[in-house]
Amino acid sequence: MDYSGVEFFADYVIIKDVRHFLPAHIFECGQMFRFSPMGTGYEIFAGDKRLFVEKAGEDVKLFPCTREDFKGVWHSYLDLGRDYAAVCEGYRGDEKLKLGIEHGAGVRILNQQPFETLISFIISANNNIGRIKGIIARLCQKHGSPIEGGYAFPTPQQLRDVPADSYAALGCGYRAPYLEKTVRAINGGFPLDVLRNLTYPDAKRELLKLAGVGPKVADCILLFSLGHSCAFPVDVWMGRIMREYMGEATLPAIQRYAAERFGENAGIAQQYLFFYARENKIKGLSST
DNA sequence: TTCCAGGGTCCTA
DNA sequence: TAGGACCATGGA
Repeated sequence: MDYSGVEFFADYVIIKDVRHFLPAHIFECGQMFRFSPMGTGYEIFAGDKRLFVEKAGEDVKLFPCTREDFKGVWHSYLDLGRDYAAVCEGYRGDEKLKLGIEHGAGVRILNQQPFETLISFIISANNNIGRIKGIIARLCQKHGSPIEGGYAFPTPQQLRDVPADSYAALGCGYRAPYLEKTVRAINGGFPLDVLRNLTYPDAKRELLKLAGVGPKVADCILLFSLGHSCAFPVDVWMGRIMREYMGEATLPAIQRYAAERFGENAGIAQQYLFFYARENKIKGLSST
């Protein structure tokens, strides 16, 4: 692993001259929901970890963060091993992507914990980011372990006996029974982490067996936590922008088109296009 | 009051 | 297999 440009201190880390790294775009783009603007940076929670992330000039400061935390957790979580300049270079010539890269400069695809991502995106269905954040915060407070400054995301074991009514009381609405069923499946041995090693189609096929997981949620889980950077989640915003490329089209047609046009890093292209769509408030021909 | 949100499930044709 | 109704909730 290349840690050149990284300076380690007792309880913080400085990454020198980081390109393609803007905390606001990384944390507020709808790929994770446990973040708060804090001073000149962001406070984030991931699993049972808490981190402050600050951009100072071209440098990034992470704290509290030991050398072991950085190498064991945050380097991967923040996708610091990927050359985003090279990825963007591959998309030269696409006008919408070019604008998306301008609007969404500095966004990165996080490598989150699969269980947290699974539960979070079941909650995200037909929901808005503000409400999703609130529901997840209440879920952590009620069922997660207290940690410095907040609460850890609940483990599958901590949610083992939580009934649907309890999720509903947190504001999950009709998604509550999906959460109960899916937590039961995970505790029953569903091999969530193994999906990282399957092909994208096989991993997606397995995820679709879980309650509350449809094509879009499955792609979010695959992209944001299982290393399948070809996954191309199509939500209402992406549906709108892809219809600008293709005209009216079905979901399978959109995904085939995206795979051919954007290739193995279609998920990263998707994130830039998501920025483009939201920044330009693109209105859809239809929203499904 | 109505629309909308990083949709999924279930029923019907 | 495709299409559409229905599903909680709260902010705009």
